[in-house]
Order: sequence, then C-alpha cells, then structure tokens
Amino acid sequence: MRSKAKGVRRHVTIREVAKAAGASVSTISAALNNSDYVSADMRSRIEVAIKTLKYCPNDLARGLRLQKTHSIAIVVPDLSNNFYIELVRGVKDYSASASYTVLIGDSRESWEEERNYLDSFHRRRVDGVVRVPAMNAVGGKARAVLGNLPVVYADRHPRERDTYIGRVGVDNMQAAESATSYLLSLGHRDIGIITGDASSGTSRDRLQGFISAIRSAKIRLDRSTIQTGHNDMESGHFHAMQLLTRGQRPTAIFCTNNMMALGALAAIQEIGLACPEEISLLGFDDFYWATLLRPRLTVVRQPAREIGMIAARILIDHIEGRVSIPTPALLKTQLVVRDSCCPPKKM
Amino acid sequence: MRSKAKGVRRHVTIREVAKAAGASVSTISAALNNSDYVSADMRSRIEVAIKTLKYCPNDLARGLRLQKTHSIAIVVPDLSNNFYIELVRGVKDYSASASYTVLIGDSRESWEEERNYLDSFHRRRVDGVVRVPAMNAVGGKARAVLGNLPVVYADRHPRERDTYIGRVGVDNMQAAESATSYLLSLGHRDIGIITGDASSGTSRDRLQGFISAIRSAKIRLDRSTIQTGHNDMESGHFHAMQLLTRGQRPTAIFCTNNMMALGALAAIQEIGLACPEEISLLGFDDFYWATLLRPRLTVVRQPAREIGMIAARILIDHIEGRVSIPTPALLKTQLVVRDSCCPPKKM
DNA sequence: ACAATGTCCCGAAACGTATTGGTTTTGGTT
DNA sequence: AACCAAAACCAATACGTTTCGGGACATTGT
Repeated sequence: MRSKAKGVRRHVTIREVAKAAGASVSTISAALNNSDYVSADMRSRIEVAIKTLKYCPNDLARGLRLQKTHSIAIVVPDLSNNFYIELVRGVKDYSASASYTVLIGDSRESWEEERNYLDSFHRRRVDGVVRVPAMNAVGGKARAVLGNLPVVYADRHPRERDTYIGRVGVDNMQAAESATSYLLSLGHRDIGIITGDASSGTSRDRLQGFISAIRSAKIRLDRSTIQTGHNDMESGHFHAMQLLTRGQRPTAIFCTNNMMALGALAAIQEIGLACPEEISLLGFDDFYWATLLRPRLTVVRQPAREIGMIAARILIDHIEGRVSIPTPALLKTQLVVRDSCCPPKKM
Repeated sequence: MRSKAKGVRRHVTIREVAKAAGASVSTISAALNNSDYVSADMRSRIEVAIKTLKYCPNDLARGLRLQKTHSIAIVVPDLSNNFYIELVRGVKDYSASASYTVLIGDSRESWEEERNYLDSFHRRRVDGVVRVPAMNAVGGKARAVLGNLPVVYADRHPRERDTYIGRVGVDNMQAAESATSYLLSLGHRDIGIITGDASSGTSRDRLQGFISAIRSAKIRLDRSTIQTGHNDMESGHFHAMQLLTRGQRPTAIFCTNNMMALGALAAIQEIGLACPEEISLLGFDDFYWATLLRPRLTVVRQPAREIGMIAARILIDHIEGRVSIPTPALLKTQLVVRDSCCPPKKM
C-alpha cells in the first residue's frame, strides 16, 4: 500500500508549516534559525506543526537564497588507499565541528573523473574544496572548472603556480631523506626507489630527498635504480620486478607510497626472496593492517587525519572571512621501524 | 593580487550569459538543455558567451525548479573496509552511466552519524538513497528522518518490516552454511564463530547458516563457541582471544566479516599459533591485499561491486518510474580457497 | 498623557533556473 | 499580395527559502 495512486507526495514546505501553526512564513523561518523574536508558545506551536507534518528544510532553496551552502568538498585520488580515508575523515571531523557538510569525490587517479567531480561540486555551489589532485591532472586545468572557488591542496600539490588558499602536507623531502638515511645507516649502499610521477610536487620532493641523502653519503647514483610508477599496486609490483631481476640487485627498496610498497612486497613474495634478510623494504604511509603483514612493514608515517583537519580548517577559516592562523603547512613525519628492513647480507 | 578588494565576485548567472549573447534567458536555458528550437548561430553565440564568462550552472536553482536533483546518496558503515569501497564504486559507476550523481556517507557503525548523513541528504533533496545501516541503527528510526524518500538496502537489511524499494545482497545463510561445510569437510569438529550483532539480518543469517551446517553434521553445538562482535578489528581480536584461550580451543575460526577476520589473525599471530596448522581461519569478504597476508586468507567472496551496481539500478529505475526488472536480490558468493584452512591436527 | 522603547509578528522581494504559453520572424504556397 | 505553418525566440511565473522594512501592541520613563 505504498501511496502511489495519486502521484508521489511532494515535499512539505515551510508554507504548509506556517498554515498549520497559524503563523507567517517569515516567523517559521525565524524560529528555525532560532534567532529574532518569537514567543515561547508560538515556538512550541511551530514545533508541533513541524513534527506532525514531518517538515524537512530544503537546502536547495536555502542555499540559493543564502548564496552559501555551508558545505565543502574533498577529492582524493584513491579511496581504497587507507591514507586517503584517514585524510577524508580528518576533513569530515573538523568540518562537522564547524557545522559544515562535506562531499566526497574519488578520482581513481584519473583527471577525467576528478574533473567530473570538481564540476559537479562547483555546480552544487560548495563553498570550497580541498583537493588531492590525480597524478595526471595538469595544474592549470582545475582552475577552469572551479571558477574562483577557494581550494586548498592536501598531500599533493601542483607543480605549476596555481592560485590556491593554502596547502598542507608533510615535508616530503626531509621525510624521504631521513628514511633513506636510515637505510644507509643499516649499511645499504645499493638502494632502489619506486616513486610516483614527477608531475606531482610530492613525488618530486620525495625523490629529491632520496637523491640528496644518497649524494651526501658520497655514493654514486645509478639512475636505473630510480623507477617511476603510478602510485598503485600494479606499478609497484612491476617496478619492483624490474629492480629485483636486474643483474646487480639492490639490497633495499624504498617505495614512496603505500600502494606501491604493497605491490613491491607482492613481487618479493612472488620471486621468493626473504624479506628483510635478502631484500629490505621501506614504505610510505602507515595503515592499520601494516602489522599483519610478514614481515611487519617499516614505514614513514604521515599524520593523515591531521592533514585533513588542518586543510579543512584553513579552508573554512578562509570561507568565513577569518584570517587563518599561520599554520605550518608542513607537518612532521615519523619513521615507524618494524621488521622489513635489516642490514644487507655480507657479500 | 587575489581580487578581494571589492568583495568576492559572485557567480555568473544565466542572465548575464543571456545579455552577453544577445538572447533571452529562456533561450539560454533551452540551449543548455539542448532541446527545443535554437538556431545554429544563436547556439554558437551562446557557447562563446558561456566560455568567455566561465558560466557554471547553478544546480541549487535547477534542482529547486525541477523538483529533482538527479542525485542519489549511499551510506556505508565503514569506508576503511574495502568491501564497502567496492560497493560504493559499484553504485557510483552505475549511477554515472545513468547520469546520476552520488553522495557518499560514512557512518562508522554509528547510528548518530548515519542519522546526520541521512538528514543532510534528505535536506539536499537527493532523489533516493541506498543504505547499509549501521549496526546499532534500529530499523524504524531511519524512516522518520528520510520522509518518503525511496531507499534500497544493500548488504545489510533491517530486521523490522521497513518500507523500502528493494534490497540486494548475497544469500548469507547459504554462504555461511557452505563455508562451514567446507571446514567440516576438512575434518574440523570444534569450530568457533565470530559474528556480528543479530540486529542485522545479515549477521543473523550468517549465524543461522553456520548453526544449520553444524546441526546437519550431527555435531553438538557449544554455545560458548559463538562470539558476537561489532564487525571491527578490535572485537575480532578480542573474541578470537576468548576462543583461543579457552580450555578446549577450537581447531578453526569462522569470521563473518573481513575486519573481524583481520582482528582474529592478529590475535593468532600474537599468541604465536601456527595458522593454519594449529588453527584454521576462514573469513568473509575478499580484499585486494588478502594474498599478501601469510597465510593467504581463505574467504567467502561477495560480489561487492555488483551489489552496488544492482542497488543503484533498482533505485534509479524506481526514481524514473520505470518498473524495475525483477532482479534476483540475492547474489551468489564464492568460496576462495587459499592457505588459511587445513585439516586439524590429529590429537 | 505622551513619547520612546521593546516585543512579536507579517508581507514582499530576491536568489537562479526551467517551463508555459505567447509573439515575432521566416520562407513557402496559392 | 496575401496568407499560413513552422521555426525561433521571449516574458512571466514558480520552485522554497531568508531578510528587510515595517506595523501592531504592550511596557516604560518623563
């Protein structure tokens, strides 16, 4: 007996509430945005009317009138990567505390998809967006679809000079440098790195940190130990295979993101190498099941949730016209030492 | 030099496009929704005006006028569970093909959070929602916040008779029964199960399937081998500990969701039991890194993406007034045999 | 008694779009 | 030349809210 006969019942409006409560529309509105003068009994009459009619405010009309939606969007490149889930949750939690709503986009590392999301969010008139651009997203393009919406970059940032409100991430260069130094301190001299495309400032910085550490250890840098992947498991697997099946196999592999580290681990297991005894593996980004793997993965941990929270804060501060507290946009990373790295075997 | 001096530039409207193109508002609208008569040169004039003004349609106004947003929402209980990511992607992909937009909610197994999302979606006037209710979400409550929005349930479904358009998932009873039979066929006679709260029909069905298999094998059912958790790692860990530290330890553990399986694995590793030699572990839901674990996990695989796609299809068909193809709401599962189960040791 | 405040409420206008019904233009036929 | 159908366009309205400028009435100060 779904009421269907007479066409779908439309939504109840503020006007019907007004009629039911014997008040005017503007009074209902005043009561809803609990401000202004509205007497106690009028207020209660309104409340019962709302309850009985099951009134639900229309945010479309509200946003249209207010020219503001109290919502922001976040676009990440890969929702199946736990790092971004944590980041999204950070954004969400901060936004909720500021009573903003957040819309989520998952571009799957594709600019086409990201573009669709950004456009959709723009048409929805979100008040701003925090963006983790897809790897193949050329910098300038986004501005075109976003008009002059405020955007803050998180984690990754575009190479080109783009106009943005802020950016927050970690000090990738320093992080990669100290991670590499750790491997060096274990005695490794032949280290392979699997990094992301250099169009992302993030990947570039991590590679730079790696190179810098190698250089300052006075080790000759073999360009062929630098593999450029796409931040997913497949390319991690592929490039690890490249490294592992070379004549001179490196004694350690450093992956600049967690997905590629997983792919590399798969490759290592596939070949049947003992990790860490025969090959050390160092990853980026921690995740909740990293300790379930054997060996337990040693990683550079980024404060994903904080990155999200700070990004949201910067964005919302800007939206509300508050001058943003000059936050250090670059957070600290932490090397989480577990079992996947050990000194190389003596030759 | 961000233009800020004269107050933030507002969005350009269809009216300004009209002026620029030397046309009327209604003609622009007609051109945008490429229908009706609009001459070729007018169309091109409009296009250039749109380009130069960087016009972006306002979906708030559009939705208000149309009384339809061409968008649906999906609420899942845990985005860090890969099963739900796949499900969301299924929903997204189908919706995109039907040119619907999808809004994502992550309730983290909390009815409070879910309620907020549902309310927010309702106010946004999504055209429908596919829902995977949080564990502690009592059935009737959702209807109150959703008004008479069409909802289809995916994966889980409420115990109570709720009014919904459709529901899609797997045959949980059959799946659990055959999974249990598999363990029995390996020779296990003392099997522990870690299941979710019975308020979810899904958990109840899985438990029922387990019990049914045990019964038809003429094995006495020890109630204390039935542990009820919350579908997260922590409770998986906790209840596995309960099972493993009892006097008579079971020879196999069946977890009715992937998170609890991970928690159980952690407990097994912690205690230092050999898996599968000393304890077999059988999980639910496959995930892309299940093969990276040692042992590689044997699981009941659900077609997550398909579930999402079909849920979206049912919902959108209903929204568009199409009579939905009578789809089998219960999809098939598949037992993926890997290394985490073997015959029990002889006593 | 009168003005000056307060309190509580209301009508009307606007936000940006799609649609409806009408008006003008075009081009072809008698 | 007169007419007509179709083609191309437009003005006005409605969608559901919030806000602004008041109005009616009660309370207070002088």
